[in-house]
Amino acid sequence: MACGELRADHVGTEVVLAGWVANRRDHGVVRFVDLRDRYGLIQLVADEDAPAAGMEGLSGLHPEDVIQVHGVVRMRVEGQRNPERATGDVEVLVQRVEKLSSAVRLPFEIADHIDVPEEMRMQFRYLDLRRPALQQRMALRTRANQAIRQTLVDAGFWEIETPMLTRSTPEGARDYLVPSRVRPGSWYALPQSPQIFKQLCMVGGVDKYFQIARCMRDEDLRADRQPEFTQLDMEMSFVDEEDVYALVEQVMAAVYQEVLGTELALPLPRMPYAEAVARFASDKPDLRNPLEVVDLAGCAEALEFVVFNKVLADGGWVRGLRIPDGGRLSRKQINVIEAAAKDAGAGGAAWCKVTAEGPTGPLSRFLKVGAEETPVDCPVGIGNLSVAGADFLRCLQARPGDLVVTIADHPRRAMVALDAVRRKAGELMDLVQGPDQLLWITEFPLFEEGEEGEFHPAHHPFTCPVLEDVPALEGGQKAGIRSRAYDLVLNGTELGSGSVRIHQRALQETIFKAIGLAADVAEERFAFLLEAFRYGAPPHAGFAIGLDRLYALLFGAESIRDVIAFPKTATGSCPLTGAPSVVDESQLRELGIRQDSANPNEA
RNA sequence: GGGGAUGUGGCGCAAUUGGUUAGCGUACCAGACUGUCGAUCUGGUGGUUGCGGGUUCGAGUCCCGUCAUCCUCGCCA
Repeated sequence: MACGELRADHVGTEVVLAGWVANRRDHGVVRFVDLRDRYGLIQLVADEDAPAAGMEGLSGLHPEDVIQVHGVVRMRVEGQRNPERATGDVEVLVQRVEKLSSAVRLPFEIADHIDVPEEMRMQFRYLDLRRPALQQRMALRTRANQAIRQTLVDAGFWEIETPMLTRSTPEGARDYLVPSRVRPGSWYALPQSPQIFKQLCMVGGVDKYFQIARCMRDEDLRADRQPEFTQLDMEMSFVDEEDVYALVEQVMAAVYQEVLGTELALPLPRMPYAEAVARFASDKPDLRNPLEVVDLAGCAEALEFVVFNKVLADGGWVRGLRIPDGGRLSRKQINVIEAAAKDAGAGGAAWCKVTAEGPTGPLSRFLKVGAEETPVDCPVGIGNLSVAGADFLRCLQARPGDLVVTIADHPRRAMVALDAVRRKAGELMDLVQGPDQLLWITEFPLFEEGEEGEFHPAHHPFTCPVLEDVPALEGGQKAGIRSRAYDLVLNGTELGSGSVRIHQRALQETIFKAIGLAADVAEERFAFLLEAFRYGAPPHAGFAIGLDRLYALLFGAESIRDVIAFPKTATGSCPLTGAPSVVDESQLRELGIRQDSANPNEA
């Protein structure tokens, strides 16, 4: 029997409990100790009904000592019960106590209400893990993983483990490298994802594969990024997008049911990438935020605003957001929105408040009526507008009381800035409410356009293009070529992505050519995969979900570090073990590696 | 690699324009106490103010450097 499981049903039973001393309350002739194990807390008591051994056993204990007690469960009398605790109706009258191990003074208290620096929580993670909040997240994580496995195994999937020591592929993130002792000068790489192996599984006739896989990328970190993280990786043969959507939706529904106890409404909504960008200036829109972007290209020119006209002439975006009732935002709050746009890389944000007397704010002078004109009669009651100004606000469907924020910039920067403005305005206006919004973003572009107008592949080179775009692709076009790649988005966060893969050699060669990967280079880097595809490759498609991020969102954790048992810091170090660390010179010698003498670790 | 924030007993915080022996809460230790449950009461231990320089009669406070942590941009096919 465990501490946290005792209830009124157990009254009268003799129990042997073991756990950690969570708290002591010593009244001299009555002593209480709260004993904690993974299942919860139980109050131990020694009073005049307890034998001397019990009374003595409960004295001289220190916080976090590990003890075993023999005792009898008894009902607490009315008025002494603690409804705050699951075990609060009962207590254990102690017969004898055995101290299994004692604890020195702890660096922090084991209680959820104590605020502890994160670095210290990581350094003493084994103590942090004793705290109920973190334990609950580990329990939830176990159940969610189990729900995933159950769903996939029931659907006929095999769980296949792929190598951790594999071959470096220069694309994508930096690899973590591992030297080979047996073959000096050669290196393994830790997998950035099991991508290639899962495709090989498909060629191998494993038509339904999944794995809860660790992935490693040697890149700088963020609150939602760790050097090693966990993905749910899936792949299927003889399927198309629809099968992947259906499967992933089933998995998500199972996780929602298990973790939150809620039904996920299926099927999930879908939105092509182009629509998401046009309406929300994002490939991962938060649909809880009702604000939408308006393209002002058609009605901005007549304003004779130099910045707008210059951007339009250069092929840039002039787009804006109407924030209903945003007129109530203070100048300070609008500055915050403007700062968000600037942080995102835009030169600025031109805005105006709309009132019955006319527009106010930086943009207003381009909208107001000139001295010798007569104001336009505006049907929604905005005063003092020029013809072009009225047209501009009509595009935005602005009404008195609104705030209008516009961004003019290169498309790439404008998009990021509009997204930032939309998020910030949604936050300030308290618009982001309601149930979770999961959706599919489909038909991602095959190529991304950089700041200088150059194109580079948006995904790995095995992503299948949309078939009707292939002729244009063969003709050398890159802009607007769609791929059969898709993302799953939750409340403005990308949870995962996947694609239909290329399984035909001719198309693969077209893609290699289009992304500027010479045939011989491609052959060298992906020789084994391309070779495999020669022996009969099934059409296949897959998906991968970042579980740390998903769980952090579902469990209400602030950081993915709070859903990982042993996380690392923002510089990839582990305060608990001291990793990464210097190693013995002899270890390096054995590996045939000579360390740069400038290495600061030597000092 | 860039930018920002933080760093004072174990933990959370304070310390006037640079000015006495660096305070408070909590935890911890000891004692007291008949029912507590984040017990209470009394007493006590505990500090190289992240580290290294500098300015000054005098530095927790000002300056320079450095380290660590967090956030963020770049980066993460």
